[in-house]
Amino acid sequence: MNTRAPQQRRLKTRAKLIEVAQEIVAVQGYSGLRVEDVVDQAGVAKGTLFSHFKDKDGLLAVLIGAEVMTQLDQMEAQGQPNNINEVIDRLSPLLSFIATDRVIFELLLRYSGSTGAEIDEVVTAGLVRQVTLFAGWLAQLQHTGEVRNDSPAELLSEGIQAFLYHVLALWFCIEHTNDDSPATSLQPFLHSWLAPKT
Amino acid sequence: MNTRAPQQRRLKTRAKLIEVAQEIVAVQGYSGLRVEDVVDQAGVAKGTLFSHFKDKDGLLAVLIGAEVMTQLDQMEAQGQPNNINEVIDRLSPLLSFIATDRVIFELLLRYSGSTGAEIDEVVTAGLVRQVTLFAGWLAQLQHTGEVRNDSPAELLSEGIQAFLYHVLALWFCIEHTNDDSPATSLQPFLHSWLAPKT
DNA sequence: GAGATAAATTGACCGCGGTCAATTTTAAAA
DNA sequence: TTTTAAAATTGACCGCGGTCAATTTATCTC
Repeated sequence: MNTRAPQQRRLKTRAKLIEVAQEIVAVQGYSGLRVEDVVDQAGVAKGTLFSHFKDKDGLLAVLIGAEVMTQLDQMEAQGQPNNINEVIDRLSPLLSFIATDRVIFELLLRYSGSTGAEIDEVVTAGLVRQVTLFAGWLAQLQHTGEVRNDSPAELLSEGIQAFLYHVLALWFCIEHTNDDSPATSLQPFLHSWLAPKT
Repeated sequence: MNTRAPQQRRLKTRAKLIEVAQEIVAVQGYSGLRVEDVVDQAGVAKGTLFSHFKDKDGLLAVLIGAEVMTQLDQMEAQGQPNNINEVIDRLSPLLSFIATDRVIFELLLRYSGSTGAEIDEVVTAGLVRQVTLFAGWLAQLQHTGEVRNDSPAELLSEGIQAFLYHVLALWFCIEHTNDDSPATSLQPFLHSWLAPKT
């Protein structure tokens, strides 16, 4: 009747599934990922994948969560931004990554409200970390007067998220010339949001 | 080699499909809509549906578009709001409608960036109308000083959309007690966005 | 080592959206 | 009326995500 610890076999299988999935994504992109391909190349049955991950999104969440974490590392490495334009600069790579593939966007959107609970999901932890990081930046910029003081940094940070997803949603609706980036469209919103001129 | 006008037969079929779909939605909700059920009850083959609508979303867009239009009618009927809280009041029913079903949210999000082009889609027209309506309200409120003047009404209107979808995205991630509404969470964002106290 | 029991894996099967070559229906042209 | 070509419809078929009863494998107990 007792529950036992997971066996090494299970851990290996999980690792293999993720590894194979990453290889496929590297070639086909996230939209090109097929569950059947993953299990075939991993040498396991379909059911196995779904015993390791709730659904296909569960697997994707691991892959994308890892990528988001990397992006956040690079963001943090750049240090505290000194003004709003530098905030946008920090954001830009993450935006471009998400803009790569609608699948990423939809997954992040689905997980975007998982506040705190079930942080076992990497992607959730990533999103929480992101909001916290932004809030820290903003609090600092509030002190230097670059950012408005009348609203708490947490609210402003959440607002950035809102604009971020808004811009991305538009991004996926239109055709793109290669020389424009989603970060550009973000600019007017963030300036108005963080530094109103009233 | 000529192209001919559509026949009455086609119009009837299309109408029947929409009618049946609406009946099913009334009972099962949007998430409960199955293409197979629609074609069965409409007495046509599956392929027929896809010759009338690009995909299932195409059909949904018609149904949801119609509903959005109704909501906008009621919004307009209430007349110009006098302050931000009244703006939120006007928004509230639409929010609640979208909050009803994730399918609605995702569809509107997908079409949210269809600016102008292909207005043949009802839902696109609805979304354009919405932004225009908001912009009109805001321009008026800018004159009375209820809303900030440093940003164009169009930008502010788009920003409302962003917050609206943000709040809804969070809404679908958490459990709800029946006594809270998505409009409540919208409040702090809209006040900060439209009337900064700096 | 021989059961006993939980963990891990399997793969046939299902639901559902979407496709397309073939067929039927309509209406304009001869 | 017959011919002809476009319009409309058909339904067998496919792709792909997800399920679950059955089977195999590992680990614990005596």
